[in-house]
Amino acid sequence: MPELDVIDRKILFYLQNDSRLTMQELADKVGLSVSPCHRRVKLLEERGVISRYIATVDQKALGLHVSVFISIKLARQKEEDLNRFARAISKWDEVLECYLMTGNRDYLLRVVAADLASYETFLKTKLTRLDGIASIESSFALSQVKYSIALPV
Amino acid sequence: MPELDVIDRKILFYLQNDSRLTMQELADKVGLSVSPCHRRVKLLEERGVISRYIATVDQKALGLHVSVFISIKLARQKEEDLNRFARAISKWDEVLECYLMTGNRDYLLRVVAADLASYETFLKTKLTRLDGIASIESSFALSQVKYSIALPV
DNA sequence: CGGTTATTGGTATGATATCCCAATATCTGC
DNA sequence: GCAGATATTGGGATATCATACCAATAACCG
Repeated sequence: MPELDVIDRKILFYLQNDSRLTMQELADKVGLSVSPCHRRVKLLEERGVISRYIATVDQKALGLHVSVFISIKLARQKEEDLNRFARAISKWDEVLECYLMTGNRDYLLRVVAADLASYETFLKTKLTRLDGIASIESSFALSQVKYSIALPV
Repeated sequence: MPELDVIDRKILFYLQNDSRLTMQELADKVGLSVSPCHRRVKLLEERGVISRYIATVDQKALGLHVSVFISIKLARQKEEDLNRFARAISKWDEVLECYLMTGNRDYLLRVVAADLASYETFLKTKLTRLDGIASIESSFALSQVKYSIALPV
C-alpha cells in the first residue's frame, strides 16, 4: 500500500468538499495536468481511499427536526450479543451513526426523526423491542453547530 | 416552498447513496425519462434540498484510528459565550461534528485523530486553551458500527 | 553516468450533461 | 363535464467532460 503524497492529499481535500469539480478544475488546484490527476483519482478509488461519491441533503428541508444521541447499555457484552445488536441497528434508516464505546455505556447512537412523536415511535416499535438492552438514555441536540464529513488530510 | 413528492424522494434516496449515477440510470430508477429527471435534480439543488456533492474518504486509509466523543460544559451559557465557543470549534478540522445539547452537558463533539498522542495534542494546544470551559469529558469509540450520511426519505 | 522505471502532459474519442421545443398530462373555473 | 390554462414530461441536438492512448519528461538505482 503506497503512501499518500502531498498531491494525493490535496485531491482528497478538494473532493471531500466538492466532488463535482471537473478534472480540469481539480488538476489546476493540485498543480497537475488532467491526465495524471485523473489517474491518481482512479487509483485512490481502486485502493478504497475514496470510498464513494454522494449527495448531501438538507436535514431541515426533509422536515427532520429532531437529532438525538442515545446511550445504550446491554445486559451482556458477549460478542454474540454485540453482533446481534449491531445487525439490528444497521437496518434502521433513522440511525445514522452507531459506535461501540469505552466506559460504562456500550453504544452511542445518533438518530434523526421528524419530531418527538416519530422519535417516540422509533423507540417503542424498534429500539425498546430489542432483547438484551439494560438501559437507554436519550440526549437531544438543540442545534447542529458543526457537521462535516471531510476528514482532515 | 413546494412539497417533495414521491419521485423527488426517490431521487434523494439514490443520490444520497451514489451521486455518480448518470442521469439515464437515475431516471430509470425513479421511473422518468432523462429530461424531467434532470430538471428535478437541478431544482432540488437550487432549493438547497441537495446541498452538496462530496467524496467520502476512508478514515483508516488516512490513518485516523481514533474517534472521540467529547462532552463539554461551559462556565456560563450566555449567547455570547456559546457563539464564541461555536466559532472556535468550527475552525478546527479535527472536529467533525458539534451539537448544542439539552441536559447537564452543553456540547457534544466528535473528534478524529491519528492516535492518542495527536489527540492529546489537540486537547492541549486547542480545546483546553479555550476560555470559559468548565469541564471536558472524553469517551472513546472502539469501533464504528454504523456511519451513514443518508437521511431517511 | 547510462539504463530502467514511474510519472507526466497532450490529443483523440466516446460518453454524458444540458438545453430547447413539442407533446402530454394535470389542474381550475365555469 | 368541459374548455382553457398551467405544469410536467419526453426526445433530440449540442457542448462539455471523462477517459484511454502514446510520447516525453523526470526520478531512481546500480
